[in-house]
Amino acid sequence: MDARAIAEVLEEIGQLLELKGENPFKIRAYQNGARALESLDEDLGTLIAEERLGEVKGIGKALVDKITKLYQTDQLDLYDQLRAETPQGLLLMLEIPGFGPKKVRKVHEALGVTSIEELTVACEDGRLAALPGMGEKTAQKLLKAIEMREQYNQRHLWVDAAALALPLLEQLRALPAVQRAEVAGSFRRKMETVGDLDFIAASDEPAPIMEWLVQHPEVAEVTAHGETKSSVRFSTGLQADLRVVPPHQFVFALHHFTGSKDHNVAMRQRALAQGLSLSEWGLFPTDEAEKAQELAPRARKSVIAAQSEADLFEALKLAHIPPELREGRGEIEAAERGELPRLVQDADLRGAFHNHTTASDGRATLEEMAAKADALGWEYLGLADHSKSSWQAHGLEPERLLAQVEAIRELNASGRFKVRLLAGSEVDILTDGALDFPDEVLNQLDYIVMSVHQAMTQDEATYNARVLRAIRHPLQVRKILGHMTGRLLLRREPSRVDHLKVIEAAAEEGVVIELNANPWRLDMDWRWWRTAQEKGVRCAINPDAHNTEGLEHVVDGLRVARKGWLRAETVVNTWSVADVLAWLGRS
DNA sequence: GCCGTTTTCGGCCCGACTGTTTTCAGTCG
Repeated sequence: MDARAIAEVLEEIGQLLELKGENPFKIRAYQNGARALESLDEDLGTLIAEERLGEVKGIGKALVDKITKLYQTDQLDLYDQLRAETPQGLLLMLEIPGFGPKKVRKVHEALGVTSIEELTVACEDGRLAALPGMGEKTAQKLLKAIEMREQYNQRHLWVDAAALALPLLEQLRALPAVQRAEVAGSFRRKMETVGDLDFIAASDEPAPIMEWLVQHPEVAEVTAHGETKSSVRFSTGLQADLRVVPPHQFVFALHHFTGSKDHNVAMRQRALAQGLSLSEWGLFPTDEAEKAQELAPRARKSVIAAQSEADLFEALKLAHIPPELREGRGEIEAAERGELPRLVQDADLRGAFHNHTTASDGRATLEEMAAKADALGWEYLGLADHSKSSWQAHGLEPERLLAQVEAIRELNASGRFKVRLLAGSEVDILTDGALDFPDEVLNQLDYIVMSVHQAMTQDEATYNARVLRAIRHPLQVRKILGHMTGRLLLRREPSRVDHLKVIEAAAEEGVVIELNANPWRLDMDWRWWRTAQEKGVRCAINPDAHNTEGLEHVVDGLRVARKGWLRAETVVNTWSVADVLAWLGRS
């Protein structure tokens, strides 16, 4: 069982223990263990073999034993036992919003309910409402939540969330009562998908702001409406919370609700080590904590009057940590040592290498793409149309490819466009790892992007060997590995691949790994870029544009590149045209 | 079950909101 699968088991054990009413801190330990496994940047097998798994934060002696057992035998007695005594339907019930472990347990024990179907019946015939602590409203809410369950639990692409969030934020900021406002949460951390939106507004007058949201024409349903906090759902299924805080607490609330949870835990621990207590309300001396309890949170005065998050970080002797990095993956330690990377920015981008034209499945001609690149002020534009095996995308035969190379060279010579055009190909990595063109064809190009487009569901060993063979394939031209896993966020699972092995091979062979900027892809995943960068792998943020507007998607890739700790110098397409041509051996 | 600059026991974030309650439990973030 690999690290990811074991993390899922630990997560499920946590839920099963919740349903049993176990010690909540024990439950959290399993959940923390699962997260620690997911964000492991070393091979689990190596950690186990070298007996270093226990050094990972959040994994203690008991979890080392359990994880090792699962890794070696795919089996764990505790897990089997818990599953045997808990009906599977109870786990599904936990997915119903507003229905947590205590209530699930209650309906199971009192009514013998073991599935969502039985729960529906119990809601309809009045048995649920008759339980102590529940009532008719609970039953009605539950029925609605069951009906809408799939939609409620859906996540949304960051770009889709942005299309709703950014105009709303503008409107919110324009309200007379609002002094400052931001979208916090995973949206602000630039996660690839977003579950809901967290708006924070600074104001001494919350009532009209609450009214603005619950009355908003795009709101489909109001799920909570309090004095300082309301929750709504939009017609797309996206949910939003809006919290209004006093202006002097805004920065603390913004930081708190930006998270992530792991980041906040680490920040609070750091504050405690300095005799301070950090919360969404402010930063308070620990020894005054009791006195502060007597005051309403909103009335408490923080030890610092933070105007910006930089002030907050400074108070804890830290460099400012950009929201993208706040995932509890070592950013605080890096900030303490002054070793946070200077992250790549929009303005650093000077071109891109993976774009299509009408020659394969693009909708714009070579000239139209060149004109758009000029308009964007790019110094170079790489064309990489599909190779012949991608027949569904009108992949090019060698003759057509070489004709395109000729056309590109002529266009460069003509001086019609400022941008320097580069002749590449998105060449298929065939099922056995061979490339879709003979070497003598590939060697006439400026570079190639190698991508998997068929047989994406191969088992990990086969897929890995296939990708590694392509990486090691000797050629005279530079190679970029395209969309490594082929995932489509929320639609298609990533191919099973050993990221670490691929990264190490790419480092050895000098192969650049692509960060495909298509908002559905964002592949390779941001979680692996820090490791890749440390191992010396370079990144190409590629829009994979199929029309002229597609070139602008490069900023979607840049967003997650920052999340992956990437510095400009790591990203090949921030280099000047002279440096790129020298790197390609074309100067 | 994890953790340790209060260190091997005793903490582990806590406030807003809802729906049921008559002072609070459960859920969520």
